[in-house]
Amino acid sequence: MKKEIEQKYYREAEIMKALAHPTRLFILHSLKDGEKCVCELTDEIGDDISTVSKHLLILKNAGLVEANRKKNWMYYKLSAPCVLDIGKCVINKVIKKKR
Amino acid sequence: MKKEIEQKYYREAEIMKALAHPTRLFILHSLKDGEKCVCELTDEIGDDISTVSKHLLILKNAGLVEANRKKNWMYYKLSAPCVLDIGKCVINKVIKKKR
DNA sequence: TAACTATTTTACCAAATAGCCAAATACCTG
DNA sequence: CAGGTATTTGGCTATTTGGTAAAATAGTTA
Repeated sequence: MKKEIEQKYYREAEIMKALAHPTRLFILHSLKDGEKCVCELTDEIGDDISTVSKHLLILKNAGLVEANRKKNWMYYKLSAPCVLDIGKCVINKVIKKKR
Repeated sequence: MKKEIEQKYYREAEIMKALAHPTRLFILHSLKDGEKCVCELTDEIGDDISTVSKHLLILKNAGLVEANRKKNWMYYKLSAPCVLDIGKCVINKVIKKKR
């Protein structure tokens, strides 16, 4: 595998890795109608807030969400809402096939 | 997070996990024009054949590729070619943003 | 059946990931 | 500045992942 190709797929894989966790997928979909603070997401998810915060960091590092602070609260929103359509085709085909 | 939702995203995350490795992304794109045997893919990739075989197993378990044997060779092909378009939008936006 | 080729599986190690708690930080408000 | 709320970070443990080499399996062909 050539170096350039390897790098291209490495970068793509990073994004996929960020998407490869149920909680993070949930967060993204939960943000579809606009920004939410960490505490809102934490309530919805039910994990420790530090866990949620770390998931958000992973999504942010992948470039999938953006953060901005308002007073005490940190609000997160989708940076590319089209992320919600990701793999729709594949997911439908493949999940149907499995059951 | 409700049980049903959790399960839905768990299943989706499994697919994303399968996509979350450079070698596996390379394999999928390498199969775009049709099936290939493990040895061809191994040549292209340059890893140990057992490593490539494991990546293929992961892709197969995720339902992304299908295998069929012809004589000594095991041929793999895409089960849903639309996997190649996965996250095109996100990848373009997000990767552009990063550099 | 025996020898051979291609692939998969097993055993093992190193590195990465996910989760929680506790401590640290950031910001607001009195 | 002191006290309070929201979030992030660090440290720890347990689990998962990715890689290799060696052994096992599947199928072909002499």
